Amino acid sequence: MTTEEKIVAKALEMFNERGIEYVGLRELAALLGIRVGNITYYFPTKDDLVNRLASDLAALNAQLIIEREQPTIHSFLEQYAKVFANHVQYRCLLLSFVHLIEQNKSLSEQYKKTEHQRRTTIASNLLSLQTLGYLEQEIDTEFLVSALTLIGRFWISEASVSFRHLSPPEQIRHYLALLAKLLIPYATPRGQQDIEQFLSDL
Amino acid sequence: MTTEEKIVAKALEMFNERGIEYVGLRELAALLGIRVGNITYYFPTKDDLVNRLASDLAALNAQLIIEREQPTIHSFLEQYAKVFANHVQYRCLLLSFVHLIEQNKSLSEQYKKTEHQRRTTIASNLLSLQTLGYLEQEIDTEFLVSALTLIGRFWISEASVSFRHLSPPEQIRHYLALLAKLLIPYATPRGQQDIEQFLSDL
DNA sequence: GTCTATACAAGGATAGAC
DNA sequence: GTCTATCCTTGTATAGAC
Repeated sequence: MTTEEKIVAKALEMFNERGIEYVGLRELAALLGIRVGNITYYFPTKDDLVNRLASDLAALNAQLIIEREQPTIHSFLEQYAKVFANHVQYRCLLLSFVHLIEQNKSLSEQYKKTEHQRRTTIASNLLSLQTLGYLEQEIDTEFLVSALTLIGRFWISEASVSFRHLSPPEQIRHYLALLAKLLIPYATPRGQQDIEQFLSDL
Repeated sequence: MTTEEKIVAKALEMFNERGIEYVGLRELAALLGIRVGNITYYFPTKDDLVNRLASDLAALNAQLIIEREQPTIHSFLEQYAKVFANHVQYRCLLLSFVHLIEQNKSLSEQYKKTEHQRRTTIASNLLSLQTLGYLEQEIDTEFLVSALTLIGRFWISEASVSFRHLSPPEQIRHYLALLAKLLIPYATPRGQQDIEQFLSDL
């Protein structure tokens, strides 16, 4: 493990534990047995370190967004399960999401680039689910995309204030169930069966 | 206007504009034409100042939660419209919600006290709407409370990253519409008419 | 290229003079 | 009630050792 990798790993660990804003570079260096200047050699500013974590998470999620040819509601929700697992691994980023986007120029540009693509990917998935007979024809796609986006982005924030006593897997189950139940009214009988199956697998 | 009131007013203004964590006491004092020590006379720590803003917001919202005898879906959503307007006025608190709860002992205790009551109030409102024939009988109350909570708490965070170009009233309309549409599948025909009315009033 | 030592500006907090 | 002076910590920048 190189020094750089050690820094990234320890930073992620500490940021997740106590929050990005509340872990100082001196503390991080002390835990690693190195000097602050050594961190700034690899990451000139703290933002650069955070950006590294952000691009690591983006890379993980990018692997998942490979569109399937034949999605089912079950596989659609399974995708979210994997995304949520990544979110837990990098929860510090999600918990500081708003501030990071507002204060970190590099991150906000990265966000602008991927955000549109993310929304259209969800929309096209919903369309596929319609044509494949899992979702009703007259659904309000715009509404569902907005709801899925908000829940997908802030579920972990909500969990950290309302369900701090639950383990991460339990938190994930709770919010995956929320997503699944959200879709029920718009699913065809076949789609509803799919959702029931997903819920009982949780 | 007393010095204390001036401090509170200016702090809210600046915190909303740039974020609580990014406005220093020295800058605040300079804008008020006073010295830092004068702020700490009224508010010994920055957290005390934030707590004051939080209790001001809580007081505003408490006025709204007075349960109505005969709620309609329309009046239920109107309640949310007022809450959302308060959120905009105190948006700095909502945007830092997670960190405040995790780092500020006084706030997290205040939260614990009111949170349970908030959830039961929503649940009892939904129950009233059921018995009054606005919502179907077999709804999943737990699901709706969770969804309403998450949206109600983080709509402004989502708006500040996704709809920064919209004015606050437009942002409010967008997320009120989201709430309204969320309820449609669980509403009786009479309730749906109520929702349609609300949406066209927006 | 890798790492250390040190300095600096800005943040919140505190004690005490007036 | 107001302000000055001081302390400690933070992120950042720089000079230089190996």
